[in-house]
Amino acid sequence: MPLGRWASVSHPELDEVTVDDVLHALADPTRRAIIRLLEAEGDRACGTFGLPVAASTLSHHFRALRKGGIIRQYDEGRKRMNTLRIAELDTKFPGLVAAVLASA
Amino acid sequence: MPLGRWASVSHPELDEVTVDDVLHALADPTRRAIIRLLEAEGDRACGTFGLPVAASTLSHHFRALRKGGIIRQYDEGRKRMNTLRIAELDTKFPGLVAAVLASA
DNA sequence: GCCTGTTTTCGATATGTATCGAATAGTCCG
DNA sequence: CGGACTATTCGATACATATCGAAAACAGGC
Repeated sequence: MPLGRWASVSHPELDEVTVDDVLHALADPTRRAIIRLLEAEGDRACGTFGLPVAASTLSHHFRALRKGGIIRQYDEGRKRMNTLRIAELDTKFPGLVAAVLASA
Repeated sequence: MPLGRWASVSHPELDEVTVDDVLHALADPTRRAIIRLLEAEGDRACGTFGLPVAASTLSHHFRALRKGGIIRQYDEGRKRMNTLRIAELDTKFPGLVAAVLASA
């Protein structure tokens, strides 16, 4: 029944991403930290962020970021990698993510 | 004891407005509708927005918008007027509000 | 096939907030 | 002052979410 926990995660099409989804994704400090790390140092596995939250909590944050069209995930061996989707998002919400990240 | 309910409302200094406050304020459709109306038609009294929510609910939204540094309120007779504070906010978070409003 | 490492799901808790109706309080006018 | 108008606060409800630890699922190596 619990069909594939790891079953390649679903990512929304840009059309399906609402401004509420994006704002919600950006409105959390932990999630912004994730974005900043990805931006500064490139793709990273979920377990390598060194943030002060439990792994299960991080997983929820990744879900929110996926829903907001901000990250995309792909599997590599037993690790799940995260990559930014901002360039793509920017065609729909120009400057939004940049404006938020600029606000240290 | 309940010292002045109407006692001129408090507005945060720009220094005290966090990016979380701003994003939170922007992350609600009703609040964005308020902002758009103010932007399109200028200052307005609280009771003149014609939005489908109770007056008490609107009051909470105004509080969130004040906290996010997005509006300022001033009293005129028995009405409380709302005015945008975006130009000011923009010096601290350049382009943020504009980017959100551009996302219809 | 079994163990190890990685991530997600589940169950539970605590907190935040959007919403309403009713009550309260300020302002103006007669 | 009393009444009408305007807006906020209070109390209650419903729902969302951030958080954790434990359990479950997948990939790789022995």
